[in-house]
Amino acid sequence: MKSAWPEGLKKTKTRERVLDVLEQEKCPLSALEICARIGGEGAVWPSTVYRTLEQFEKNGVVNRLTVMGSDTAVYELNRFCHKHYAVCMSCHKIVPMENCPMEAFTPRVQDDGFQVVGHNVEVYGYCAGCACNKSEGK
Amino acid sequence: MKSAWPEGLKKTKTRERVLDVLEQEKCPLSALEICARIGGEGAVWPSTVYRTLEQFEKNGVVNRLTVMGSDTAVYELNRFCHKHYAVCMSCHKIVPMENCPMEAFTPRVQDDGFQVVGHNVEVYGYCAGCACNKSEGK
DNA sequence: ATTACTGCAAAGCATTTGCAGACTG
DNA sequence: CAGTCTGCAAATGCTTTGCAGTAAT
Repeated sequence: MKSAWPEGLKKTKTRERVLDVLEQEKCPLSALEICARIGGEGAVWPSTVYRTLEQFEKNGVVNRLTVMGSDTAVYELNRFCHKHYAVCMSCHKIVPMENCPMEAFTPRVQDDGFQVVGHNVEVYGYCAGCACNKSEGK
Repeated sequence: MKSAWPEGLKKTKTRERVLDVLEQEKCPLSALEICARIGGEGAVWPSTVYRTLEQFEKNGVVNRLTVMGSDTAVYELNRFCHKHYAVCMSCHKIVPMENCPMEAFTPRVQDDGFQVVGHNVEVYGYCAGCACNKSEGK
């Protein structure tokens, strides 16, 4: 199922490829990773990918996030479903979470009048593979 | 109240100043901001601040975090109390939250065997000042 | 034909690394 | 004194910007 093409943006080969990559991936990717996945024959330049992602973000097609333990921005297709991730501190794998702690929670902010628009939750720890290696190592 | 000096680290003027700055501040600062606050007379070099913060982090004296909407790492003194922040999307102010949604919540991760070690919650929106300006603007 | 998009090069920042001299324990 | 830190310079890596040619509407 294809996402609707964002209004006002020209449909070009590069942009379609970027969107394809994100559509196939269920975990967020960095701009350079997207670049690499397209790679090969019709190489695409990082600057173009960054500009494309910037446009896509403005149009709500993708979300830009930065997860713990890395300062590289990653992008995911906006699937219009509420989602959070667990990040492996060892291999940096990003695994989707199935539930959200904010469903039944009202944040209390130390600044009267702060208008809460959204939230971002990240869980960190060790993924199955890495947790396993660690315990073997004993 | 001073934090205990981390074991194994030499006590130098620079490190004490970095710690002072963090002790006085209740919101996280970037390495360069810390640098600037020390500034003036006995200037300190960014590389040194980064190295200092790295050591402090390893020793659990500070926490390094990256909040939404900025890819610059910020550091806060580890006050050993569980804390989360609200980030203003307009002025990037960081305001502490008073409660935590994870207290009564068990994350369900789509990877059997993922060992959860900790979490990171961020709320975003508009701080009192910015929310106010926005509505005046109408 | 306009206007937006892309390749490409070069600049911008935050952050890291290397090294010799300075300082701490 | 030995080992650790620091000033400083230079390198790195992600990301942004500028510009002229190319493609989309």
